Amino acid sequence: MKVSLPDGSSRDLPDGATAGDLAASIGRGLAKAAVAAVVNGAQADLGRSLHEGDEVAIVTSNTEEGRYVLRHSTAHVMAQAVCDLFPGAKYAIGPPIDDGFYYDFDLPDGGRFSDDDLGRIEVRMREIVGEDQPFVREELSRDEGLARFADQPFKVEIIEGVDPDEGAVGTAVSVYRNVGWADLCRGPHVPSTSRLGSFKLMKVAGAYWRGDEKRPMLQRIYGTAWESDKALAEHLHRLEEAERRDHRKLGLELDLFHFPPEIGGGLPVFHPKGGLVRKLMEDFSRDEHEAAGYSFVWTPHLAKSTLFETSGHLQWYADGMYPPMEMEGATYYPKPMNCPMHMLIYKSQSRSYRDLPMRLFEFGTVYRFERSGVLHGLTRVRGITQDDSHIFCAPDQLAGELSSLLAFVLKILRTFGLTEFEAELATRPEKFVGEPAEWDQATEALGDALEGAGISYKVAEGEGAFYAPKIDIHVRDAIGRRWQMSTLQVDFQLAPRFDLEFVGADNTRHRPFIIHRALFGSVERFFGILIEHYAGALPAWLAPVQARVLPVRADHEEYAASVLGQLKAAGIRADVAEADEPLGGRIRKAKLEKLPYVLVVGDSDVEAGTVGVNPRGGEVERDVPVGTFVGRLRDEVTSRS
RNA sequence: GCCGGUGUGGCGCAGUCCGGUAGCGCAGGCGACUUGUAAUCGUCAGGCCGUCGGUUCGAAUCCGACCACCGGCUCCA
Repeated sequence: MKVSLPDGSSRDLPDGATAGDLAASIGRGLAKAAVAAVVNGAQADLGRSLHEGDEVAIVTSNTEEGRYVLRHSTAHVMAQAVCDLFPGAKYAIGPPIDDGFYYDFDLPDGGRFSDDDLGRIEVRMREIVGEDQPFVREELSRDEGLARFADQPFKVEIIEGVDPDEGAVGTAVSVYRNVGWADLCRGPHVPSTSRLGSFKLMKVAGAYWRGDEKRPMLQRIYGTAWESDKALAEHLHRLEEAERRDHRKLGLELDLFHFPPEIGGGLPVFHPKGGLVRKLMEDFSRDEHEAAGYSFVWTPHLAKSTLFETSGHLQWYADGMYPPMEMEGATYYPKPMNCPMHMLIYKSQSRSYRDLPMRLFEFGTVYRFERSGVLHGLTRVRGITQDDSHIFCAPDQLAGELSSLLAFVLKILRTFGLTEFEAELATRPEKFVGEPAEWDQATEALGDALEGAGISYKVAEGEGAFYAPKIDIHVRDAIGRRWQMSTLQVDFQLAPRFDLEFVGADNTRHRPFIIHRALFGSVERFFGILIEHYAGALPAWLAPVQARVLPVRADHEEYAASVLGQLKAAGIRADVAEADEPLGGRIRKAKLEKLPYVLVVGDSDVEAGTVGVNPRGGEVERDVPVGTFVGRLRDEVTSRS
C-alpha cells in the first residue's frame, strides 16, 4: 500500500504496516523519536494500522505535540503508581499541560499527599518505566466502560457525560491499559512506558473536581516531563531563573516596596526607590499621552451607589467591589473602575462633533475585592492604579482612533524593552448588548487596526465581553513568559446607560462610541512585570540610582564629591560610597544593588579629571573624562535604551 | 473563599517532633584599617518567637481561632 507524507512524498509499505513501521522505514532516528502519529488529520498511536492512501505524519517527542503525548503518558504512569501505593484511591483526570501534567485523586478517608509521598510515587513510577509496560488501546462500548470503571466514580461520570476529550465518544469509549491498571483516555499514548523517564513530580495542590468549587476538592499532583534529561534540566533551570527574578523577592532586596500586614493583603506601599521608579514610569507615560492629544482628568475614589447603578457595575460587578459605606443617608462605594466618572466628565457639557475625539486620561486608583487566595505580589493586588483612558469618538472616527491607539500602545511598551507581542481579538459572545451591525463595525475596526500594526494575532471567537469586542495584548518577557498587558475595548453599553450624545455636523444628536483602554493595565502589576523582565537590573532611565562614585582612598573623597557634583548638575541620579571599607566590598554592594554604573576614582583620576567606569554587565574602562561619561549616560537616558 | 504549606531581630535561616524564660549569618551602630574593580578586622546593640485565647508550675515549642504570606483551585465586569 501507499501512504503519503507531510512533505508530499509517498511511501510503499507492506499491508498491515503500522505508523510505527512507517517511522522505522524512514529512519532509525525518526523511529526513536516517534511518540505518536497523525493519520488523516487525527492523532493516533504508533501501533495504528495504516491503509492505502492514508496521509500520515509522525509526531516526534521534541515537538509540542509530541511532548503532550509524553506528558499524557507520564500522567498515566503517575496515576498507576499512586493506585499501587494508595489502594482505594479514586482517580479523576490527568491531562498534559504547558511544561508538564497533573493528575487529580481522591484518596480514601480524606487522605492527603505529603511532600514525602511525591518521592515514593516517583520511585514507583521509575519502576513502572523500567518494566517497559506496553500501553494497550481498547475500544469498549459505553456499558462495558461503565462496568470496567464501576469502582471509579469520576470515570463513570465522564463516561455518562460522554466527554470526547476524556475518551468517551458517543456510545464508545477508549481505554488504555498497562500492566494491572487502566484508564479511560482518548490517547494517543507512547507505545510503552520505557519511552518515558525525563520527568519530575513538582508539587501537590488542591483542585476542585471539574473546576467547580461546589464539588469535592481533590488532591492534585503536578509533574513535569520532557523528551530528554537535558530538556528536563533546562526546564528546571528556567524555573530557577524565574525564581531569581521574582519581583516579590527583588522588591525587598532592592528596597522598592512591601506589603505591610497592618495595611492588609494586596495593598502595597512603595518605598522611596520604588516610588521613584514608579514616578519615572508615570512621568514618561504622562508626557507621551500629552503629546498624543489626551486630556488629563482626576476623579475621586468613592461614589454613591446610584452612579454604579447607572453604570451597571452593581448589577454586573458587585462581587468585585468593596462593601458599601453609609454616609448621611447615602450609600457610597470605592470605585472598581474609572469609567463611570469619566462618563460624567463627558456629560458635563453638551458635546459637538467638533469636540471629538475626546480622549480622557488619568492614573486612577481603583479598589477591587480580590479573594484572599488569589493575591500575588504586585501582579494581583486590591488597590490598582490604572493608566486608564476613555476615548469618545464619532462612529466614523472609530477605525482611525483604534489604529493610532494601537500604534501608541506598542510604542510605549517597546520603550520598556517589551518587543514581542501577541494579540487576541475577542469577538461577540452569545449574550451581548447592542446591535449586531455595531459589533461588526467595531470588530472589523479592531481587526484592521491589528493588521495595520503588523502584529500577530488570533481571533478568539465569542470571547468578547458582553458589551464590547476587545483586543488583548500579550507580551513575552525576557525569559519568554507571556503576560496579558494592554486592553482596548469598544464599549456599546456606557453611552446609552449615561445617555451620552453629541451633536453632529447634520445638527442632530448621535451616540458616541467609547473606547476603554488601559496600557500598563495596572501600574502596580506593570511594575512587577518590569522588575521580572529586567531581573531587577532596570535600564539607566528607570534606575533609582544611576551611578555611584567610589573614592579608592579617603584622600580621594574630595575629588569624588566634585565628580558627584558634576553628575548631579547634569541631572544624573548618583551618590558616593566613602572609603570606609575596601573597594571590593563597595563594588560588590553596588553590584548587588544592580546599579548601572560604578565610578572608581583614584590617584590618576584626581590628576587627570577622569573616572574608572565599571558598567553593569560590561568591562571596566579606565581614564574616562568625567564629561565624556556624563555625555554618554545622558544619551543613554534620553534615548531610554 | 477552598485545599496544602509557612510565619523566630531590617533580610536569610536554626531551635518546634521530645515544653524548662532564644541562636547563627548578612544588614545596622561604634572603633581600627586607607584600600584601583564582587565580601577588611574587632566590638556593640537589636527579638514579649504573626495576633488573640486555651492547656500547663512553666509555651517559640502542645491545642483553638484569627491575620498575613507561599503553591494550587476558583474568580478575573
